[in-house]
Amino acid sequence: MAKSNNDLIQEQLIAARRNQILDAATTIFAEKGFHRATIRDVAKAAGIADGTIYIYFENKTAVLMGILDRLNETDQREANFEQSADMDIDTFFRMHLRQRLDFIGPKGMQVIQIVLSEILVNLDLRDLYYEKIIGPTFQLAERYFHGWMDAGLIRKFDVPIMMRMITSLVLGLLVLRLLGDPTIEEQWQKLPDVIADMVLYGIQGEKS
Amino acid sequence: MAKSNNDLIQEQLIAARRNQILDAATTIFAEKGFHRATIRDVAKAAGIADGTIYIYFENKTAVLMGILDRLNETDQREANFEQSADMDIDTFFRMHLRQRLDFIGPKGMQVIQIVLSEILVNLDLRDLYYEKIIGPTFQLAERYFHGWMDAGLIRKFDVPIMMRMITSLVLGLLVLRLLGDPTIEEQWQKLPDVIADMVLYGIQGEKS
Amino acid sequence: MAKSNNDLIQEQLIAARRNQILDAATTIFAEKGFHRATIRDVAKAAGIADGTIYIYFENKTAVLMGILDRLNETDQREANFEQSADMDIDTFFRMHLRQRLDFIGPKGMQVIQIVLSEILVNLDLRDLYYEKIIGPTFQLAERYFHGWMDAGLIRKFDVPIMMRMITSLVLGLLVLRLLGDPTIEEQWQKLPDVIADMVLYGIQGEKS
Amino acid sequence: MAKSNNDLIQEQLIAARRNQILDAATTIFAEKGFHRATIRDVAKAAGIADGTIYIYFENKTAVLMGILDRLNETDQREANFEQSADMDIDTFFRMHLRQRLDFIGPKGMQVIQIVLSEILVNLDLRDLYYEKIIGPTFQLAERYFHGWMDAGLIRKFDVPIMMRMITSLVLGLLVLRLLGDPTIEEQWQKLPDVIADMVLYGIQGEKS
DNA sequence: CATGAATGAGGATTCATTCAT
DNA sequence: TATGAATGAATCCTCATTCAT
Repeated sequence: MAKSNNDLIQEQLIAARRNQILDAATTIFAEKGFHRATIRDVAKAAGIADGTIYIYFENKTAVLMGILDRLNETDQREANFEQSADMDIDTFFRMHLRQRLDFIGPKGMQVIQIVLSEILVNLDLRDLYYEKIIGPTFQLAERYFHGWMDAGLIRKFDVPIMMRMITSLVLGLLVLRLLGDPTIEEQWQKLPDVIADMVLYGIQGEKS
Repeated sequence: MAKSNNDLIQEQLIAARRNQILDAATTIFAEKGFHRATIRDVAKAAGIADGTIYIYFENKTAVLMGILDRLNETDQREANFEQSADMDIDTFFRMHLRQRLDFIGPKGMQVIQIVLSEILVNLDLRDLYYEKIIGPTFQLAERYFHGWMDAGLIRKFDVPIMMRMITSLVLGLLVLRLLGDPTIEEQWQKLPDVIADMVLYGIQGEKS
Repeated sequence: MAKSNNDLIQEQLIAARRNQILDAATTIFAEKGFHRATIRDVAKAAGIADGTIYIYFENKTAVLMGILDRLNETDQREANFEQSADMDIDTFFRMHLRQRLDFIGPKGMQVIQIVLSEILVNLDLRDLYYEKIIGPTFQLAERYFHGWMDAGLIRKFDVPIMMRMITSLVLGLLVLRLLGDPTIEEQWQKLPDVIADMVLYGIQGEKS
Repeated sequence: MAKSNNDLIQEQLIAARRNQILDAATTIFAEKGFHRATIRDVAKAAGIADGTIYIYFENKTAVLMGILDRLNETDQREANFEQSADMDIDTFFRMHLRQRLDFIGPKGMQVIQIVLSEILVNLDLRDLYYEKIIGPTFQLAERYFHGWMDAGLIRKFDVPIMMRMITSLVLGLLVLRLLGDPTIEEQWQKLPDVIADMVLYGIQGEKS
């Protein structure tokens, strides 16, 4: 028991140190980019020595992967379309968008910034990420859309494409914000409603 | 006169060499990323010596800027909303989207890949780019939307946000394609119509 | 008295630990070489923690010196030409060689490997070793050879050189074995006789 | 033709630079040992920049291999037992030994020092070296000994072992000299005769 | 202009050593 | 004593940039 207890504490210490490093790395990588950032930068930001990082991560790339892994975990935890059962689409949509966008805090934006920047020019990472995150998410979402469509709640559409368009809309807004667009930043809170509005009714539709 | 003639030829030669280098750099940067790619890689791809690049560009960053500048020029050339006068919005929209998306050839995708990747983690570049490209484009577009709205062709909306959503939709689709989504790639030709359809009528709207 | 007793036990414990470390170090150093081997390698092989080594040895070099010191001690213990009094040279020679070669077990080979490798490129160690081991051994041996020569048992020769040649022969055979020569390894048991035969009679001499 | 000429000059320049680096490395490696010596040390000794070494050698290990390769080439050039046809063994032996020992200049000693030191604790290098140098040399020599033995010029002996003993004698003397034995160093010029004398007649044999 | 050898600053990584527990 | 996490100096190697030819 005593040993198991010690092991547990050990694990927690290790996890804490890893998180400490990943937090620092996230900030630094987002600021300077993965390549311009040095291990020393990260170490300094984490308040530890250069070498210490290599106790917890095999190399610089492994730190990046660590950031990506944390994103995965969070994403998995978030992927809950469950509560949709008894809402109308409009409500569900707004709620879901609000959840997603609210959830992405400043730290989340940094992570997206880093990951996206690197994924765009790193084939291995791209494939890995698509397989582990994007693909599964689409598969999950697809089922919901089919359900709604079969129920006649939304008009007939090519589901995979429709889904991708909605995703793209959100993704594009994220990118636009990352590019520093002030309008998006100011209106961030209103976006869920606006997005839902547009997605559901288009720019010509009645409502609003 | 002879000299002026020579100068002209000179200029063309220089422009040709610069483009040769930028073409090579675009391919290489897209493949490996700006930082992982070496000047030697680019020189080899361009079929010239390392040092030659420094005759045409001050440094590696200047090559990146060169790629960005060519994007600007092309963009400027494309920014023609002019012919909208006598079309209905639906037609105009589809046409405009088709133009934009068609125009982005494989080379264009590479450029976006490079620029986006770097812009995300380079504050200077980001500001520069926003000022020179994104900002002006929005300003231009804004006028058109106001025109349509005043004419009652589209419903009342917060124009800056609406515009940004449409832009985000296209931007997001580009990113999704760059991330390797096969569905988007296969359906690329159909996108202008699908986008227009969704933007105009939403997923609940009538039409098809 | 009790304290003295404890001290004794203490000393033995310390000696045991030191030997445990030196044994591990010998194996590891022989495998990877002194420089490629890390303290962690040695600690792991000894089944202890990195830091523990520094309780028993000042630094990595001191571990190497420890190995060398054990070699010295063994060598000193072995340097017994004493029993020569009543044998003829032939018998004495074979016996002495057999003793020396037999004595060098696998562990001994490893030690020679390590020490020789390092001595060759470490001036301080070289001088130290020459002073403490090689020089004294030659001085001791020289007396015997002079005795035999004066007694007419061997022909007139430049004693220091002759001695060095015999030593070189044995040393050379050790090195050749360390270099992995399979013939030497297979015939190791026969070497004392063959060496004696050649040293005493040459390759042209009568006998066998 | 002009091109072929340029290529030739290029090759010579490259070879010259490589040799310049290898010369410097030989001195430095012999002084400090391969591992203690830094690339900077070698570069400084060669009067060039650190990075330049990497134009001519893939990495530090490749420099070591370059030294080893030059040794090989020299060795191959030296392996001429040819002129033995018309001499008696005694003369041939002395001549051959003189050739070998004379040939090993100060540079040669350094090379042996480096190579031996590293080979002793580097399995890969050891195998490589045995295959490429030691093995072939023994095979070549074996034929000569068999010839002499069949002709009755030397007494019956286990040829592989005899050869190895003679080799060991020379090798051992080299090592002893490398270990700093002053006697060996002073008498180096006389060694061929003394060795031949002992090898041929033993320490008990007649002659002198 | 074009070349590509040379440069050397910069950065990732290793590992001997220390020290709080 | 024993531990092993933390340290940071040391070193290999890369690559943007220069410049003599």
